[in-house]
Amino acid sequence: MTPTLKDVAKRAGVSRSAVSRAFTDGASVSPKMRQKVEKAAEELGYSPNLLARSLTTRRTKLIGLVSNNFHNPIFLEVFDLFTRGLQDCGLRPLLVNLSDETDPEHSVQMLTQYSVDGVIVASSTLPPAFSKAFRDKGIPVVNTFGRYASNPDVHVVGIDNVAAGRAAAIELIARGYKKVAFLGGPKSATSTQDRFEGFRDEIAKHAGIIQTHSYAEAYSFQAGRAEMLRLLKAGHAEAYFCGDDVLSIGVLSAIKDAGLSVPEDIGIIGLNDMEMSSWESIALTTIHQPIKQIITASVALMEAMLNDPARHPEARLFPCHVVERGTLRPRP
Amino acid sequence: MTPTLKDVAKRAGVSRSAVSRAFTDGASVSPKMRQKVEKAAEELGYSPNLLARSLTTRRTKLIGLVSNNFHNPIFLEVFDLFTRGLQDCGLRPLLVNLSDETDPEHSVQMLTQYSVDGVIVASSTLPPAFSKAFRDKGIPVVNTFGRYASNPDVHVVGIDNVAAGRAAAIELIARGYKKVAFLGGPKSATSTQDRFEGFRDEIAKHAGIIQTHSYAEAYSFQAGRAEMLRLLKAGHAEAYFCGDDVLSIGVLSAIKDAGLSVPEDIGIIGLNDMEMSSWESIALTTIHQPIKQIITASVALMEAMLNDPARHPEARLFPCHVVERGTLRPRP
DNA sequence: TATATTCTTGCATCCGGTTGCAACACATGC
DNA sequence: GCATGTGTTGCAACCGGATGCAAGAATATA
Repeated sequence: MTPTLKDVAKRAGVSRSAVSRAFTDGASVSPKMRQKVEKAAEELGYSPNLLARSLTTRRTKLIGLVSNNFHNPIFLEVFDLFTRGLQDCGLRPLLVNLSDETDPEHSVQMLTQYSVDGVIVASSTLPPAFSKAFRDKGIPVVNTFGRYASNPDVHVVGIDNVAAGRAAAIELIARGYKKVAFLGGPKSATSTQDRFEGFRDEIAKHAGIIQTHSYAEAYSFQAGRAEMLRLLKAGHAEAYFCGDDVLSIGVLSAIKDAGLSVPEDIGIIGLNDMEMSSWESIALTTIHQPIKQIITASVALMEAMLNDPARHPEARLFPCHVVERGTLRPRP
Repeated sequence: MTPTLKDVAKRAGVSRSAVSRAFTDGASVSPKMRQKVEKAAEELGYSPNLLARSLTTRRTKLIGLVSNNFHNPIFLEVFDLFTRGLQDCGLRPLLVNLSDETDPEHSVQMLTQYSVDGVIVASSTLPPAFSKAFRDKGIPVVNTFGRYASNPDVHVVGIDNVAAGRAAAIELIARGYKKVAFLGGPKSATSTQDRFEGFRDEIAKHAGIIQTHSYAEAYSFQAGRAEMLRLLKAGHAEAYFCGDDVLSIGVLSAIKDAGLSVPEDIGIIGLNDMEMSSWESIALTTIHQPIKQIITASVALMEAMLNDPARHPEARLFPCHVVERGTLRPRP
């Protein structure tokens, strides 16, 4: 059995409170007492039970890390950065996979039962209601990859998806494409909607350019591939702005299968700049999303909220830029 | 403030124990009482605090999910399957990223402080000492992707890496390669050592075949690419058994860069069969590792251990098979 | 209807900690 | 030497909930 406070107190010949204080920084303990307690604790291999402690301190240091995106390789990087970032602050991620969950209530209840100090919703496809549900229960929330709002319900960290859509449009126009298309991720995702909005509006500003759009069912290779195969039969555009890199890679695969080549027959620009997009066999031209900064900011924001839960929600957006590789034709 | 047992008791006009029993299945409660309590709980939005409960039940339903592999895309699938599998059993994964951790003690202490019911070590590169450290503290452990032993210290679930190495050797020989090589993952990983052992021994059985070997620094694209670039300068073999798929993809990239082609100039066989290996632009011939079965078994084993902590550790291995795509030349 | 059983219920205590409060020890100032 | 102030310490109560025990209620048995 793991030793408890009581065991240490007995061994050191002091009261339980003394032991508790020795392990609480900022508490009033004499150096002599601290030493006595630490010796006994050391001998017994004692360390305080954080869950019991949380009962009175009301702090578990547990953070719900909620996502529904386990098929997009960029999320491995996201999980890596989040776990390290949280660990460095002494916080612990309780991972929640919401892949087939449609009702926020269940997750809210579950995370409430574990008394998490806060929740990070890392997803651009979950409806905003998910994040809001946590906040409504009084749990600090950061929605990473969420939608921008000037006065958001919860903290949002990510990129300006509308601006990213515009940037893609500008890039395609600069290459002289006259027949362009948006091939988005899930239609219901706010990221898809915003990227489309920026793209559509920017294209519309330029006369003589035809634009169309359609959606893949998920941000995944297979979904991108399936949608592109459909488009290739139905009649395709000269260049596509794809909702995301993994989608783009699926699209590239479909194009290659159809015997066409990129960028000669069709141009592709993605979004994310995940590690694999730079692999030579892929060499995707894409819009870089500064994942690392986004996650660092998310963790910092979460930490700030733990100290000041009443903090006013804000949206923090990071700039993106185009990374040129080999899937768009050169500028004329 | 979230409502507590006491609040519900007061509202329902019953004792605290009655409320507690109403939420404990198997407890002695009359239907009338249960209904009364449930009504009050419903009105207040009460659900029991699992951490407080764990104090007396000694069950948190928390499982430490420990890994150090956040750069291999197959681990996204691993996390997906683990989180879903655990969730389905009412268990919760506490994710621990051990990427730069070298001392098991720190993680052991941390997970002990959170009173996890068990730990899943999902890694083939962490030394066995990590898993053993948990067991030594009395925490049930499953080492997924661990090393086979007839009498292991902890439960092990995975594949027979020695057999996988042999299978790769047999495949290369069947294709008529005369000068083959093993390009392993990190030398210290048990998976690397075992795969090499099987490969080396099998090749040695066949006269007239030259074999060499070397190691990449990690199971990652960049590490595979770097090692292959080195080999291409130093003089290369006809075919390589690479320690893993992501490594193989890095290797393919290096080969392509050098102006050589696969499988015409060099043959490659990987191991894992991750989703991406089947993408048309990659089309890697590889050895399939049944991830889904491995993880399902790992979760089942963990569940079994929670009911019987004294259960004798066993190794459960799943068979692998070669998946032919386009990176080995045809059989003669 | 009286008695023996089985169910329910509440009380009190405990799980492993924290913390307000009062008592005590000690060093200081006069 | 005494009053005073600061720093430590232990006591007891509490965090949210589980559970052994005994008393009371409901049911079965005679």
